[in-house]
Amino acid sequence: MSRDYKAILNPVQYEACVHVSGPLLILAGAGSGKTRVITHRIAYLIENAGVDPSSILAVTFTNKAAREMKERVENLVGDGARRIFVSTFHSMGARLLRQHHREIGRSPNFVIYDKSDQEKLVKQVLKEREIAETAMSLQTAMLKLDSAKNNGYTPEDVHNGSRDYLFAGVYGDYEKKLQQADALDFGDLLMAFLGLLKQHQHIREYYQQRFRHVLVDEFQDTNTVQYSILKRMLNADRNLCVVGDDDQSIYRWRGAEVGNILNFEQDFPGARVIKLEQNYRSTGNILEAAGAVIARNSQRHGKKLWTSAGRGGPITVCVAANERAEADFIRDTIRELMRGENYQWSDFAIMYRANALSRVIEDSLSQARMPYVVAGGLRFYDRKEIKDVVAYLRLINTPNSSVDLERVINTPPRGIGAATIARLQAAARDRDCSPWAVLENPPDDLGAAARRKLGEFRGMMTGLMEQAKDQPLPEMVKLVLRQSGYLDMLTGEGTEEARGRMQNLDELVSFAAEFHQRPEDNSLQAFLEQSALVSDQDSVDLKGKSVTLMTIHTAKGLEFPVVFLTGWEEGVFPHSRARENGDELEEERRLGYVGITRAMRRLFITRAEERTVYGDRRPQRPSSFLLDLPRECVREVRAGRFGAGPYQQPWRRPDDETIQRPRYQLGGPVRSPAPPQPTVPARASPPARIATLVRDPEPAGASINPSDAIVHNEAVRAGRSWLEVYQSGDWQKLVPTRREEPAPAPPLESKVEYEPGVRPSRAERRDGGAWSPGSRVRHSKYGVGEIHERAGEGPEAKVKVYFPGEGIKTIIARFLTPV
DNA sequence: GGTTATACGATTTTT
DNA sequence: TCGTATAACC
Repeated sequence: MSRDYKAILNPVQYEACVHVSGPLLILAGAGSGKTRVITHRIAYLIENAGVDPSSILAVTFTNKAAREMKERVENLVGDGARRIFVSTFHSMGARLLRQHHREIGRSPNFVIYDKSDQEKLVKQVLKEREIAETAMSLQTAMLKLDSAKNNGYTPEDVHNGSRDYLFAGVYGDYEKKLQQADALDFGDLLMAFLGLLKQHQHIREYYQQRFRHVLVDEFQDTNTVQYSILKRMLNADRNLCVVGDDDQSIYRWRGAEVGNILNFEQDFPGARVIKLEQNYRSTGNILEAAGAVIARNSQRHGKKLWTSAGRGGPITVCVAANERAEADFIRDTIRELMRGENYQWSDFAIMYRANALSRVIEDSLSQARMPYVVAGGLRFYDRKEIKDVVAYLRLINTPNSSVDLERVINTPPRGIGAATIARLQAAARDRDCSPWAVLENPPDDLGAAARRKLGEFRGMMTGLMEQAKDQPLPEMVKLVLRQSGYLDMLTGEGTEEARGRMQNLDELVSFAAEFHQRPEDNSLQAFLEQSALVSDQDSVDLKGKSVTLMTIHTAKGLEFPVVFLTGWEEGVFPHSRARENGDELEEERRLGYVGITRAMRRLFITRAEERTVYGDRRPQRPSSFLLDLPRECVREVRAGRFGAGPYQQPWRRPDDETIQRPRYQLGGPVRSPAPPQPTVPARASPPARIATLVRDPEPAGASINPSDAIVHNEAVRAGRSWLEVYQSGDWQKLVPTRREEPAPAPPLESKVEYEPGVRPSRAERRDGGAWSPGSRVRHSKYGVGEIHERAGEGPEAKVKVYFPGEGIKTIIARFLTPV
């Protein structure tokens, strides 16, 4: 059976496909048929070069990519493809490390710790070492830990190398805690794997002999440790094929080392380099725009995408008055395209730099009743209730896991408080063992009650561990739910929220049932490993009939007929944090490149002239990336109502010198922007009716007649919601049980005016400038009072307030609520 | 030992 | 603005 590869592939793709031995670097531009080349190359190796499938190793970054690769190769070569070892770096590491658990001082059941688990351990270490926040914050410690592990540095390396003794100590303690907890973190799955390859010749040789051909996808995203692993697994034949795109390297901040792909030829002399530059995805205009943006980067191999298709329609750049208008523009455009051309909802994607930008867009889409899904956000396995129950399961599987023990020991509440837990931890430290081991033999400084409760907890857990041995997975989960009291706790709450949590737990049970049915390893161990190593990229579902909202990072590897890129403003995109650092700016530009190249037919880039950032309204300047777009590819539109003022052209040709010239000249005319006019809701007077409150049943001690109470606002905090209700001149908080559909909010009314030169304080801006003399305010302690005068400027505006019975008090405005 | 007030901080997140 | 971590409180 011979396949006509020449007919299926273009000449360059063909070359890459039939290169059998020796190092090969495939620089695969966006949309250049990369997956096609990889899968056909594997097929070629098996069918034409006589390579045994089981001697091929293909490494990807996501489970999804691994799954897809396997499927597609299977479609080409049939069942033989099953013997190819397709895996992510991390699951490969986990698998090997379980086999060699003794060498790394773990049980075969070791647990995998994620970032939040790591954080808990690091926090403990910082506390134990009495390191002040100012000396090293948790955040700094985590950053250093991450970078050490990405580069393969041990605590000793840090100590001797960078001489950061403080951190080296923290790192050492952390490692010890990990070991005591019978845990490995994500970094260890790679680092310890590398350690085994380095230290044990037989392990190294086993892999070198077993895998004659190694293939790596998304090579631009590999970190130092991953690259070292690859090098050590190679035998003298050096059959390493790496595929990637330096222009799409967007995970530098996660440790990805672009240098790996940039210097590949130096590392592997004689390596063949093939550039896939023909693009089969996008129109000419889109490619040209992408090329113009990325051309400004200096650190790159240099590729120029081309297409045999036409230019296509122009790229639309939309300048909107504010983020609201931006969102409405997107909504309207989608509606229009849905009406006219032959599109379906899932053809549209809206991409942004940061998750926070999705909110306004969601509001607009849901108001228009358009179906949409937000990719990413809170992962299923990150939900509290899921984490809780999974922690029980992890504890059953790995009793020494301290993070899990501490998570569940008082969830649901068992009267085991912070003090008792602290004693448990202290004892564990003294005895150099895990907290679980301490439970067997509790320390003396515990009271009788605490001792009893700990005993009960331990009894419950050992009971679960006993029963776990001979129960199928879904039954186990149910057992945990019942015996831990978790289900009772939720039932007892009886809230809407608790019901939602129960639904999620039902879903977890279904997951477990599904997992139990699978032909491969369906143990608890395997289930937990899967839950630790899944991501939301694995579950971006494009078959759904909805518009997709996501960050550009999440969009990497995907394509859509119509793409909207939002928030192209200085500080938003490129992000303000990237401004000083040239490397980071280059990464932002690559991100822009990734975003643009997701589009197949139509691309819309939007920006707002004014946007609320962290609660502050700010005028926004156009993104410098807009200046790079070739003018002839672009059409500009404006959306929303704009205030007065001259309009600036958002972009010029990149070679146009006018953009380099300073905007202002000494002695020349300037105009300062008008100071922002604060507009505030008049909350002191009864607001317009938004919804009528209906309560059922009447809560105890209620003093409100539901029928005439007016709901002003629904507040949601910490997962709970309540209504702010205005009645008889007073504000109250109520927990709603039933309410009518909210009507649109009434227009806001301006109240306070500022003299020229006087800026409202942060507090005033936040609370709507209600701090003028005469306003009535409420203080948590002193009750309702009247503002006497303002006492000072600045971000913490103070006011003197007269409280009946208390006299005049000076109070920071932030601590007052308008009445 | 659990609830409530206040302080604080805030990209991106393949495993 | 909004969500969370910590301190202060009962």
